[in-house]
Amino acid sequence: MALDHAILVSLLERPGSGYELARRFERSIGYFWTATHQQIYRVLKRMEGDGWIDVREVPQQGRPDKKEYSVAAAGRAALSAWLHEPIEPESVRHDLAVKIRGAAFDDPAALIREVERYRQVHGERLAHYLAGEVRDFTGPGAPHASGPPDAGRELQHVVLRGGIAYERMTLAWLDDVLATLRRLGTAR
Amino acid sequence: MALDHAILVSLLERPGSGYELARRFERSIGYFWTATHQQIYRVLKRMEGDGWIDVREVPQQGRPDKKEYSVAAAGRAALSAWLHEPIEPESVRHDLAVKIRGAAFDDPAALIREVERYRQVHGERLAHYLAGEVRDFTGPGAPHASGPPDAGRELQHVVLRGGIAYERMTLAWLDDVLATLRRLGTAR
DNA sequence: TCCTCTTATGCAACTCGTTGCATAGACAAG
DNA sequence: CTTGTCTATGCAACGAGTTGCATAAGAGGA
Repeated sequence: MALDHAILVSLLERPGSGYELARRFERSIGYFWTATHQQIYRVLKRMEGDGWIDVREVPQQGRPDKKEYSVAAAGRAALSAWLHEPIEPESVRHDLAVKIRGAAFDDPAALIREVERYRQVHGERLAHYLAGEVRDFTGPGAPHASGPPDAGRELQHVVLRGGIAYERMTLAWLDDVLATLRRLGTAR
Repeated sequence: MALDHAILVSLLERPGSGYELARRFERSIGYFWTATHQQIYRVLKRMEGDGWIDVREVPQQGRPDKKEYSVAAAGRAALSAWLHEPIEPESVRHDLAVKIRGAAFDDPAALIREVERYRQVHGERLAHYLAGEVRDFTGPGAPHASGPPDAGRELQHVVLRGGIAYERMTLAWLDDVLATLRRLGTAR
């Protein structure tokens, strides 16, 4: 159950409302963890009940009021405890791999379109990550680009590099898959 | 819900019991999809009720009887329908990435042990995949090593290559993470 | 004024996945 | 002959994740 902890980390990086968290989970946090607003609101409510986070009603102009959450001492302690306990490397689940092996009992060539669509999506993700890397880390206008070493920034960057490596690897593999499918299509 | 379809593919590749499926999910299918025996038995029961698979009681000597499942026409049709409908690239969930960003609010150096453990596990997975590749695909004694092109074999191989690429990428990234954590540890 | 869009929060129902436990046949070791 | 291990199947309870729907305030346009 790491959604709790993902939310705590995000709130430590910057306090915010459930709605704002949901948007972050569509962006940077979403690089390595996804969650819908339903999940987020539910978990926020529970963590508030457990005293892990504090709420503050924030009136806004031009839009509905919001509840801004921030991490309480108990939440920080819970996160720290989790950070120090070992977790198992997660297991993989790839629909596409199931489809590829299943294609042996159907028409392999029919999968080409689907794989090309996947390739498109992963290409866009890579471009998005690379743009974010330039904007936030390596670009000339990046914040603190030449300042003192900031642990939080360094750690966010290494996670982003992981996302970039993942997308690059995936694109190369999808090319391999496409070549294989095309070879099987012409060989029949 | 691709567990149904993963089981159908596995049963098409070879009929078997729930127990045997569970063992396959610890091995080759488990490269890209995991499932416990509980899930498998539950899904098998449902698919049997829906007429997707057939059962056959198989008495065995030296061990308890088993129920051998095989894919029925309706199951093949359901799989085919799923193969032809588009699916979205799945979203990622990495506990470790949450921990890395969370380490900014704790002690980054304390994570080194944990990352090294991850590295160990992924190194073992890679070795396991590579051994399987030699045994089943590229080695001299591999079945049909020089026979006619077999679509099922080719497709299984390209999926395995994906697993190998994933593990190699992950190991390289974990080295990057370790270097970053050590840099932050000495710089403080 | 009504309609739609964005922000903002939430309930209810359902499915999927995990964990702990229970049963039972066959065999091997002590 | 009891104990442990491997094969083989299953129930029950819980927790996590998804989907559909509902509400409401404010902004902007038809």
